Amino acid sequence: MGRPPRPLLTRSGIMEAALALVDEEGTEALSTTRLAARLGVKGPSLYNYVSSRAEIVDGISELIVAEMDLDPTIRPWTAALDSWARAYRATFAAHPHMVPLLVARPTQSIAAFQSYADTFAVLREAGWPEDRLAPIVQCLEYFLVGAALDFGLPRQVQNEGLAPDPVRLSDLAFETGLTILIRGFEELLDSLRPQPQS
Amino acid sequence: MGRPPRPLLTRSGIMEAALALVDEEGTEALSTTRLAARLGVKGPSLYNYVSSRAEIVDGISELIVAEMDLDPTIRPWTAALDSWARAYRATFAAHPHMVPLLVARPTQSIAAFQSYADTFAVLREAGWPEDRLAPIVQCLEYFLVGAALDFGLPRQVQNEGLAPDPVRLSDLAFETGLTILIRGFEELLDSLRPQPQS
DNA sequence: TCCGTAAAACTAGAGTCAGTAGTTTTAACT
DNA sequence: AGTTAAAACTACTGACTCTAGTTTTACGGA
Repeated sequence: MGRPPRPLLTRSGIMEAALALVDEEGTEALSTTRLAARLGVKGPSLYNYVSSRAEIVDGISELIVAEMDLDPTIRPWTAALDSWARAYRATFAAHPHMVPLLVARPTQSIAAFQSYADTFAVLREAGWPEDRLAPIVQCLEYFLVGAALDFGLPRQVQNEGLAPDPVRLSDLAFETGLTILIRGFEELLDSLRPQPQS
Repeated sequence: MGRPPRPLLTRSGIMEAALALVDEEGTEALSTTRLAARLGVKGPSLYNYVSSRAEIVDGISELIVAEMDLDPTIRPWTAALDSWARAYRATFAAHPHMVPLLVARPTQSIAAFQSYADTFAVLREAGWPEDRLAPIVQCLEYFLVGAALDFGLPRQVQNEGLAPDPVRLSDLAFETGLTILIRGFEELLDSLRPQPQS
């Protein structure tokens, strides 16, 4: 076949096709062979643009992180966290097949760093002490990662009628937890504030 | 080689070796070939005892779930949840390589079911209404799953000095979240109680 | 315009993996 | 003693990731 007039592939095109493939057919379908086929190309050609399959997975992760539209201007900080949490959940929900891959390791992209920096800034501005920023954000993220995985209760628990239908349960659990966490953060911040002398 | 005087393998022996293999060398090392080698046997022999690699993963999960020592007699319910959460975290921490596999899908073992049933019973006894049991437990589990993965903040965030050292951060985030959640549950239960007429 | 370089696809194949089929040896039961 | 079936094996298939080396051809410079 030789070199084509214009390259058939681009790095970003590969990542986008990979994401589409996983969304449509699940992680098992993400093989270099099948991805290449979808791009009208043979497997090894991909290696002109990426150096390993893992790099493709990372690329997909970055695409998804970039998809979260975060508004760094939201105030107060409780609303900012609430909005961040919902964007996080919605984005993961849009790519359910990818969630296990996403949570297997933190995404090291610039975008991810930026969104942490923004969140930290909002908290700092609200009077949170420096050494509490990371724990608070990490703690909320624990909850969000779990919610994204939506680790269901065992089927038997549901069969026993002990749980409502799965979707409703997920929503309830998410709303319950998010409310409690943010409310708890508020109280924690209050308790850290210098006591006004009465 | 033929049939040996006594079987070289047992189902449980396979599961235990598989867990040891993953603990020592990570999930990538869990191949039928390498597992068999560790057991002094050739790959296909395993299929006399299990029907697929996935079944081995399930077997490992069950081993780990069985390892969580839960005390169903702890009261009050807040202490029961606290103890459950710590056991959950400690068990996962003992098998870090397995966590991604564990959380990829709920474990459907009898033991897991039993522990949910116990937890539900404690909550019920404390006056929680039936339709809140699953959401509460699920919500706490979201947090625990996230904490088990310990999805770290991006390296860059740590490099910027925005976070304390990783271990300390994980502990802080866990303690913060667990305290807030359980305290939040308490308040929620209070708010659900029939108002005493003043 | 011609030529050299290197881009960008390819083919071929090594090495690993999960799993299947069928074989061999031998234990255990009748 | 003879039959059955257990429990290991060998050999193989098809899929996978990735490497090496090949082919064709676009592009830039003389």
